[in-house]
Amino acid sequence: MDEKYFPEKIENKWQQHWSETKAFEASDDDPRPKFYCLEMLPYPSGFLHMGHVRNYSIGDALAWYKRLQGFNVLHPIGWDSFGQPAEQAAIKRGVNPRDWTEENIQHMRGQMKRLGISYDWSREIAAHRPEYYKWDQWFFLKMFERGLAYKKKSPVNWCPRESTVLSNEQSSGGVCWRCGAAVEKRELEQWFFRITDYAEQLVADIKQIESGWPEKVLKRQRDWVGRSEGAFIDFALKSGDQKIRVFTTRIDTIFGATAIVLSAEHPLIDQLLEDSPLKLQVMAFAERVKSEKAARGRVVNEEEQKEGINTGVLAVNPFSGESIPVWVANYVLIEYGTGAVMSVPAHDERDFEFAQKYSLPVRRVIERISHEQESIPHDVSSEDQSIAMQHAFTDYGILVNSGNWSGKLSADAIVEMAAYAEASDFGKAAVTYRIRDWGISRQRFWGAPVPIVYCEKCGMVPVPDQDLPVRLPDRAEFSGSGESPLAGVADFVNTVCPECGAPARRDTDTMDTFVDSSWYFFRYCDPRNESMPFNSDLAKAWTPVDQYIGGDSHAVMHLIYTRFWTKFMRDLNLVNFDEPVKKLLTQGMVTNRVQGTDEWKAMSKSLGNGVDPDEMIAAFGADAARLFVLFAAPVENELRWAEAGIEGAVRFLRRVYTMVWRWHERLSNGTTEASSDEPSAAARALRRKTHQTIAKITSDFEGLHLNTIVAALMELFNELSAFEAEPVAASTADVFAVREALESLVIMLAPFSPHAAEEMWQYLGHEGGLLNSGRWPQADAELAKRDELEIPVQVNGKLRSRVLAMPDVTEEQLRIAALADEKIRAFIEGHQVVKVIVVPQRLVNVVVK
RNA sequence: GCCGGAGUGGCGAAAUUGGUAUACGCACCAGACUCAAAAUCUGGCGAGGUCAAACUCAUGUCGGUUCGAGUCCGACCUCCGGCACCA
Repeated sequence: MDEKYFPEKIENKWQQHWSETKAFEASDDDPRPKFYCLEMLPYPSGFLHMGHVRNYSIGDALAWYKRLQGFNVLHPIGWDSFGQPAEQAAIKRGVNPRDWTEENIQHMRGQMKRLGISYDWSREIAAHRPEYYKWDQWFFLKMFERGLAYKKKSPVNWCPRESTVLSNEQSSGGVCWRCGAAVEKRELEQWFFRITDYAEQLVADIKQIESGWPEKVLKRQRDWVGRSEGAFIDFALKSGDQKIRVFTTRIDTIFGATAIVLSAEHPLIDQLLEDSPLKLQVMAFAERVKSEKAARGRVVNEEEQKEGINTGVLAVNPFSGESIPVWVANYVLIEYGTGAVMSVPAHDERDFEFAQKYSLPVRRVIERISHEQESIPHDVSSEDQSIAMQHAFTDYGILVNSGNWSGKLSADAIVEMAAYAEASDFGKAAVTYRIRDWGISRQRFWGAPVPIVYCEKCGMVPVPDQDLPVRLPDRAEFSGSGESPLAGVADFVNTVCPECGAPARRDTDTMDTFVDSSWYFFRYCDPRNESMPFNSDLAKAWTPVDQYIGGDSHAVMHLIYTRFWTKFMRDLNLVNFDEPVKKLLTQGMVTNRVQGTDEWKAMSKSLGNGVDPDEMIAAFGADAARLFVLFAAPVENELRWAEAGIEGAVRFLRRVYTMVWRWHERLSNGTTEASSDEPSAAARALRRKTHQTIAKITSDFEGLHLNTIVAALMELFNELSAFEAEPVAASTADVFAVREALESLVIMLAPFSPHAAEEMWQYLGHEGGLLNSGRWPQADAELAKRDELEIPVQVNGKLRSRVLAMPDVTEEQLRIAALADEKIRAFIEGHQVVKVIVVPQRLVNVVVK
């Protein structure tokens, strides 16, 4: 043992010890209750950043806590190692993506070990290795078998900078999620996963996880799935037998429909206009809107005007029998609902704006329910209505000018009118979803190849299971042209048809890397399985994940895909539950000041405000870096980097360490049990603080309030320092109080600064390390009780004095004591005491006037 | 525009869910040690007021409920995030 605290020496020593003793390897046959603690697996960019450090420090604190409590903890790590940066490195610098990736993994693994994160390295996985992506392909084929993977030509999101397709989730807001380039639309033949088949479950099952997931993530998922209840309604054309189907959530407003508006991409436009003199004009308009949308990746921007054109065709409102014009406009989405809407200017902002521009009639059919007004609103002449309206009235209300339906409440009319439409065979109640199928084809080299072969005779043929994996070739030309680099590798492309043996070609696209990360944490349960993605008994034993920790940037990508994937695996009988993750923590960003400015932004190379974890470890030690990161802010808050703060963490560790040094000889031989000596008042106070601290920290761990745990550890340490400073006779009872406090402190410090905790634990006379000999301390409620209370006394709600009382003091005694208090008497003199409020154990408030 | 979340010392933040506001740390100030500095240790640290107290004010703003409000209710302001013509 050294008198001084040398973090580097201690950290090397214990990292080696943990590795040699396989301290963190989880056993599948451990009878103790399991706890699966998971952090989002990193992309191997080459370097850990402080965001990773924060993520893993949080996870490790929880993993240590659960281990010390006696759980069988699974705490694995792996690499999300397919993807864009490796390919960019190949294009720019001519390196081999595989070598580049493997080198990065090696370096980052070293960094994680230097941080001393307690991972079970025996379960490490990497997505780019054939033994892993084989199972991506296996899952693809299972989806294909069940019709959940399908290929179609469709407009897809195209990132022009990266020359590849993006999923809807990855092009949210019309920009590429990775590079920020404006996304274009392209018509391409693409693979999709039918996530829409699970749309209802993705919404409904939220109730299974809502207690454990942050509300903001659930909200985003609900919005993303976009469930909405409404009705389909068919508007027949005035002439001919065509019908236009619209979707509406406000069938109660249908008497106010003054037009039908089609998306420019609506497939019916062509037929509607067959004999129309306006055909050329309308078609030209539709083409222009389409090309504008393709350039922009979405329909009109908010600043831009809605534009439309009247087709001259009339449609009949099936409720009112009225004929209304059919328009084509740029603001109707083809992707949602039916690509056609009924335009109700009086009750929809967008339709109102459109109607203003083109002078379409505004017909009010819903009135506000007024509380002052007893009578039901009456139908009024249509002239009166349009004058009055400045904005659309979008609330629910009471129907007017709606034939037989007038006088009904919106909520009732919505149900009854849909039923009527269904009975009359021109519509039905329906639920639509905003979410669309997950496009997974990528024109990339560095991903899992789609296991499909194209044969002239047999068509599209799945690769048989026994031929998996379809291996990536060792090299390819990276032209950046937009076509998959695999298309240029003849050895890869040319194959034989698995069915007829004739020459055939492979699919040359690879899968979205979010496929890899949708199921990786199941693989940790059985990482070397060669015949299945994982053994389902092992998966059932370890999963669902008890606590998942990561950034909230994946709220609608990874976290929705993995929920979908789990439901699919459930349908394959691989798992027996609906939801993969019980509790989710979304940690805040680590930010740093951008040099020369007042702005705090996420650390990044390009901004030059990054902090290198290795430098922090070298300067302060991993224990101090981790302690600081967890102490500086609540885990879900932004964390602003402050080097002075980490120095404070070192100071604290050093002080604890030297205190252990001062006591270790006296403590390492003897006093292992509370002695029968009468402890001094100071010793009783120390024990009280110890047990209060244990109770507080244990409860704070359940809510992951890690910052207040560190504060509580510091308070306990301060109490120990104060005890040391007192001139106390070192009776065995007093020494025991110190032992109890110090040992508790050291054990509870382990989740934050495990190396230092191990070292100190050893100095305190324990062999074999914390995991073998240390147990999370138990709070004794009796010892934690105060033996004297200081009760604040208020007069009219203002603090005026304090009285001392025994814990078992009665309300009446407190009342008397408060009124007898000298200061209080001065305040009530000359006033009349109206009443005295006594909160047992807490406070007295004297009300006077 | 719509939907969330948040506003507490110079700073990061606490506050057992309506009961002593500012725990813990950082920074700062003073003292001890030192020839000196650093490190370390001790003390101080919301604002006003005072030799010191007493006392007054203070949790974004304004109102309300209550014996009592950082916490509950209403209106507003500011900041941060998400979504953005989803019918």
